[in-house]
Amino acid sequence: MKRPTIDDIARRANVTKAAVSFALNGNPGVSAGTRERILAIAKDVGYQPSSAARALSGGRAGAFGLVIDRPARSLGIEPFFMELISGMQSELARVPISLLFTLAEDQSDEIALYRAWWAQRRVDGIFLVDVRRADRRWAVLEELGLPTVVLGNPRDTRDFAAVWHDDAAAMRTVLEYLAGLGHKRIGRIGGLPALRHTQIRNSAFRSVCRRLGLTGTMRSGDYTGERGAVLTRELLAESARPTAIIYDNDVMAIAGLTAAQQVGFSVPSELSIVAWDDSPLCELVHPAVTALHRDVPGYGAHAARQLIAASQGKPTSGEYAEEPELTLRGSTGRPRR
Amino acid sequence: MKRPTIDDIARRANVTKAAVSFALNGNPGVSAGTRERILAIAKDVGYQPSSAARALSGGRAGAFGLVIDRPARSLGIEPFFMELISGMQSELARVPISLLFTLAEDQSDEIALYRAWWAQRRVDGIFLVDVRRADRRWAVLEELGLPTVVLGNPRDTRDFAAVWHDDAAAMRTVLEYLAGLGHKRIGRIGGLPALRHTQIRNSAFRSVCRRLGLTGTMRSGDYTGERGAVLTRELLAESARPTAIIYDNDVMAIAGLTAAQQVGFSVPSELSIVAWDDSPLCELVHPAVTALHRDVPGYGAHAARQLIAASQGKPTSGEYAEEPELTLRGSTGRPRR
DNA sequence: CGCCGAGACTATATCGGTTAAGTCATCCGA
DNA sequence: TCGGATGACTTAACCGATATAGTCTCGGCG
Repeated sequence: MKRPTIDDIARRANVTKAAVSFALNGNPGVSAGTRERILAIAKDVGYQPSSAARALSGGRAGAFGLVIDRPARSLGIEPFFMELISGMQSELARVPISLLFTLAEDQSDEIALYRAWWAQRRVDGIFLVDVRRADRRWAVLEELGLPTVVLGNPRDTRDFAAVWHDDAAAMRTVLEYLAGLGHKRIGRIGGLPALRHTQIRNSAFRSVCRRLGLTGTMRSGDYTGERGAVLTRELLAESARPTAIIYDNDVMAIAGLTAAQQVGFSVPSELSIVAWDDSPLCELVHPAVTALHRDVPGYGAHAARQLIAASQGKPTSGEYAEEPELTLRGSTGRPRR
Repeated sequence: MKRPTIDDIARRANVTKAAVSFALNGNPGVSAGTRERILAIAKDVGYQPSSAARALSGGRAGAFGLVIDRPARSLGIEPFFMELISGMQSELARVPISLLFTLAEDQSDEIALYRAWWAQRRVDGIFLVDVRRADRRWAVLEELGLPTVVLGNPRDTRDFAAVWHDDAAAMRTVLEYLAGLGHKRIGRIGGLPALRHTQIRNSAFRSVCRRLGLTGTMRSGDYTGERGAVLTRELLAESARPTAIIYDNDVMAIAGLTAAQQVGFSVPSELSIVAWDDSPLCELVHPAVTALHRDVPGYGAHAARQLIAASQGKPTSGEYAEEPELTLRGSTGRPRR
């Protein structure tokens, strides 16, 4: 099957392709009558401009890039990214811009990919996720001049637009809730310590515990169920064991729940459990897990809108800080005396 | 920052861009010495060809497309697709071809996307997943002439290359294993009935049960935990309730496990549980769930190799049928008398 | 009546590659 | 010693858009 080009339309309309281009892009230079005729023909033959030709001529690729460099094994079971992508695409589809999605081995890989995409003119912008301390990606993206929207705290984002959730506020909400139930000793099993949002949550955990007079104990996990289970057993083995544990993702929380039940702790009477990200997983187990719920597709959609603006050189419309909402389920309750 | 073009290299090497093109692509027309000089310069300036120019000139986009049209909610927690993508990319990265990944609302959406990608020359090939009965996508992809590799049973694939797992053989393995343990009444909670692989598993289930003299009961799920739990309770409420249930994915299996335990059935002594897809999820719960394990990244990598070949017009090297392997864990055992 | 300006198009350059066709110089064999 | 083949390039067309510079026509106005 032959794909119609701008020249085919020009021939059928008895004008040159320049006229067709004007008509299709709403530019002046054609009469209203001719424009309508051209539009009708284009619609009739199902014309869509070649993305390659457009990219070459217009200097824009019509695509954004998203790279994730966590191990695929831990990634797979995190609903977060699928929902994020789904939200991004709801916005990108109408432009239309497509999404190049790639998993990388490590940050060097990721950076190499950005350089390759840039040199090949494959993308007009980048969604940056999983901000790390001493993140080497900033410098590269700035050097390349690739428009970027950061999904993370704006304190780190330099000149890039940022979209984020207020993790510190959420931590406050959770701790106040647990303190209100009567918990005194609280554990936290965090995510990868190199990630910036882990650090933000860590420091919020520390400061809020101090303010509320709680005893906080922290461990660093890696989002896998294995580590979640191991660290949970570790915390429960302590002499002054916590009566509640906050996990940095749903997978670790569920693994922790299972591990706790297995060594004989009843949830929630002997141990309360809170997960940072909500997902259908949290309702899969018994008791269902209390979780911080975020509108992840909305988060992705917002990031997409920002990146569309940024890639067009428009000023990005400030930030976006929504506080995750605590969804109460069966895994939290008053601690047994 | 300025991106080097083929002309920049030509200038520096004192040749025309045609010579540079010959040198870079390994074509005859330049002497060995000149070729080396050009290659050195290209490497020095970090040259990478513009994908747009290449696409326009060469008529190939340098990208493959993958569309999934299950609801994002149920998709998110399935590790399957992330692992699949990760496997695909391990092969695509070396060509290099990038992957356009999109979630669609329904099959009409998906088809519209194929047409748009085709008209815009955005992709050179399609990975087709979730084959359905009376699938409308075949006709469209054939009409458009888009090279396609099907991840599914070759009986359905017409002229397209196929990569698949032998679901029927796997069903036989599972049922023989359960029968060997002494189970007589076996339940099955399948996936979406419209999906071809669900049908294949259904009919294998029926025929193997008949052959082994087992009583089989089937229900149709939708891969979500909710349905998995509901259907499990339904099966367990029957007078001649099954002593083992086979689920079509890990999420339903885990939900089923939780549901069964909640209504007082002990696993595995009163109910054995088998999940079709293995994932870290299966080890997250207690008891850990016996599952059919597939090398999903390998599956994706193989599909990618096939599609690369197909998009270059090479004959695709036949099919690939690997039998999923039954990984035994705590959720299966002899039924209590 | 003739000049000016605006509107409606056309002609053409351009983006950065690939590739067919053309131009030399060199070497080989009869 | 000369015709022809070969190698090493160059020239130029092409892919399908966008955008700028012309061209032509017509209407208005002094």
